[in-house]
Amino acid sequence: MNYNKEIDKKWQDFWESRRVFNIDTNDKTKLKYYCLVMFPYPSSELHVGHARNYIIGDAVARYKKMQGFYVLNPIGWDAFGLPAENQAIKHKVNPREWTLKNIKRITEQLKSWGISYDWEREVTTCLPRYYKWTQWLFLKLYKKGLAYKKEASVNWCDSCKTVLANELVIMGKCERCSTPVTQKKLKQWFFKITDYAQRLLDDMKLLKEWPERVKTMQENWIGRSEGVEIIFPVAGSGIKLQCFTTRVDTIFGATFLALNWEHPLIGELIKDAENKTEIEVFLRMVKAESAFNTFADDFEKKGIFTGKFAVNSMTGEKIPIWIANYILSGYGTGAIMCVPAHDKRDFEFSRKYNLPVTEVIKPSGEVPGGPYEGEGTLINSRDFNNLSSEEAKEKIADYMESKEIGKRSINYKLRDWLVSRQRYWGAPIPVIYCPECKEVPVPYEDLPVLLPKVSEFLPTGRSPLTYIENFINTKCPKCGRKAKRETDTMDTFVDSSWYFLRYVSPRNDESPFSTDKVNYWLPVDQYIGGVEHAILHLMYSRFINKFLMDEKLLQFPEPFKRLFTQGMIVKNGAKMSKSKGNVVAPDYIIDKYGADTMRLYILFMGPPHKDAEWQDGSLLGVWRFMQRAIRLLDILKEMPGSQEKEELNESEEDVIKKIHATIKEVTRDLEDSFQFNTAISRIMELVNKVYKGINGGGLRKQVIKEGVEVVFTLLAPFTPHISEEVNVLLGGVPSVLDKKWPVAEERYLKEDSLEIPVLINGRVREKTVIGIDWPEEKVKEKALVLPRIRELLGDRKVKKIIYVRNKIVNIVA
RNA sequence: GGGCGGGUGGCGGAACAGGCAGACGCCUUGGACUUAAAAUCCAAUGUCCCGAGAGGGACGUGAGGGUUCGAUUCCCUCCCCGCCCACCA
Repeated sequence: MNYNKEIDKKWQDFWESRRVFNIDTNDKTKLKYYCLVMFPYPSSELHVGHARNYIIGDAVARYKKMQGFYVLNPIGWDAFGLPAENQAIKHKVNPREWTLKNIKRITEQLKSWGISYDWEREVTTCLPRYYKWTQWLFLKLYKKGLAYKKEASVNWCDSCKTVLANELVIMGKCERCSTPVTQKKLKQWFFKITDYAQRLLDDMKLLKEWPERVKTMQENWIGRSEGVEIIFPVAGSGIKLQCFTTRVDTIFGATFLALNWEHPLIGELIKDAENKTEIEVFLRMVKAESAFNTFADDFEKKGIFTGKFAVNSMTGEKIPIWIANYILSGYGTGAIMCVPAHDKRDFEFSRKYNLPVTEVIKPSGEVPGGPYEGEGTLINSRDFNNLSSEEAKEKIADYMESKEIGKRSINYKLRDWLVSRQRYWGAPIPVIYCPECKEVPVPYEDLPVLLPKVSEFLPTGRSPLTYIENFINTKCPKCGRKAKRETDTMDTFVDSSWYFLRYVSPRNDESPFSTDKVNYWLPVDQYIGGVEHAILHLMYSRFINKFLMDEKLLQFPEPFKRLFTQGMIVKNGAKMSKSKGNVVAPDYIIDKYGADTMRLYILFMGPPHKDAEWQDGSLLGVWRFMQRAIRLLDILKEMPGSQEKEELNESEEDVIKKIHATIKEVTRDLEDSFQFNTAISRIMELVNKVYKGINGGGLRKQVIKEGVEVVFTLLAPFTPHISEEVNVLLGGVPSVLDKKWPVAEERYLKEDSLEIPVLINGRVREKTVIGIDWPEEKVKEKALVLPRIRELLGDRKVKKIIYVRNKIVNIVA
């Protein structure tokens, strides 16, 4: 027999016509398993780099199905977003048609790889049936005050003509097109994810089966820090400045304050300043530079004195107030107390502007050069001298709270989620503006707010929707007067923050998901995707999940129980991309070697959580292995003799033992972690062993048959097509997935003797065969009388013999 | 600057719990089959040294040190590579 693409086709048709992967009912007596891969963005056809994600997911889903689980393995499309719109601008194609065309193509691809999706549950975020519920989600958040509009200085990409969320600004540049980002004030919609900051942090302890790395990234992103917000009255005015610090123990070393250029009190501070004009020039300059300068490596700290002084309430001293370009506006209060003796940045600034430096922390050990930023013992701190930093933080905070000159406070780096996009290809934000009633949410019964057809896609900085008269002009749902629609659309991360809930009831038009089904299937047992989504997508999904739980629409605090982040497939050391010309297209491979070869190679190429280099030669090796395994069937067919069970000879027993050892190890590799690579190599070893047995001449039909059967059953999650074919050829009933996953029999796992190395002073010198679990003395005796050992020992005195049971003998001489 | 990974043959990578380093695959070489080639099968394949040969020896998991009878694995110091975050007070 030969493996070829006809076999692929045959079984793909079989699965589809028998609806093998379609799950109709919730048989609650069966254990469920929800296997989810991050759904693709349909921007172009898939290459082998993309394939890894889906193939890993499929191997897991099929394996779990063979384990007897009731497996949900769905797929869908993250179909809104910029690339479709950019295509529209560049090539004048309709984003919807372009997207749907890509979906069609990728669907073909996934089907040709034999991925076991339940296609009847397909979800597409750009279709009204889906985005109706994205809009519903917006309204739910709105009603709870968690979706709000505010004017904000936002990141603006002049090339994409759009607002960018902070997380899409990389080193001051647009993530997509690398244009330097500038600042612009606009009224924008936000989701109040900051309300959930603490819970997102606390519940991380529930995510025991997430990679540590991802959890750390999220923790850093939330960025909780505890400290004190100190009040600094401004001398000679009624103004009070608030400064957040995590190092209140250094308060006696605060020699100046620094404000961000957008600090709301600047106007009042400088209104009668002598150098007011100079300051205003400085403010304008800093503002202009702010967008990208702060990210430059050679960023230069700059500042200007406001002419005003603040009172340090701990000392009564007056310290100058500066405006500085290195102070962040969005974090804390936008004003800080500066302690140049114990903060590198403040130190740098104090050097430049000749500001005083007072040491207040004495390090316990040696002092390296520069400002000391660690903790230590307080000096020059009046009543608090000689306290440790740790004690001082508490005592000073207590003191400040009692005198009402400061209070304990917690700050997070996490900001609210900006969801507005001045773009066409997204879900319209369901809000109407009425001259009388102001901001009015679209009533639930009027959803969806349909995205109208648009023919012109001019990147003007306004959504193309602003030009569609019959979209904008509507009636106020409250008073019925003429009103206008919101023209912003939602960030695509909103679409993807809940799609995994939609899969349980994709055709439910009454609600986003059926509660009983969602509580049965969720949380997702295994989520698989790239690390690039470690922060945003996963954080947003967790947030939305928690919100929906608060709304009593579901009963689990976390959506994804277990997370696996796979590594990239690279070629010539680089990520595959069209521009680099190193893309490996799957079609050719499938055509020539079949889907199973590609699947098996992708799983074999290395540990799936690590990056792996695509090598054509190794693909051929996998192909050879498959052919070799298949050839066993021909050997079997041509072999004389019956398949009756008979007493096993020695070589046969060897093979049987190997079969059971392989079952055990492969199962362990799949169960503990996703060690497909080692699982496959063990199956290869088994095939090699069977060949050795055949060439040795001692193997009869029944043993070979058992070997082949086990090989292809164990391979079934990886090479489903050929495994189905072999199963039938061996007299089985399809589908092979209904076959029980093999279980190793204990009696074949036991050996009664084994060879162990004999070492002298830690070096292997000889090997010897011992009985399993022989008493220690017996083994030692045997080792010492071995001729070679005696020869090597010579006259030397044996000091000690170490025996590790069934492992090793080491003679120390 | 901070955080997280990682460094093992010519290559991709194994080694569960401190116990035979290099499984499995690729590449390469030799042999068989063949008119020939491909395919297939068999065998060799970490480096260096001794030996005609069978065989034997030394070295070897980024570098150096430590613990141990024994270290890729544990501890300390350092170097290099990758990714993520980055003036968060």
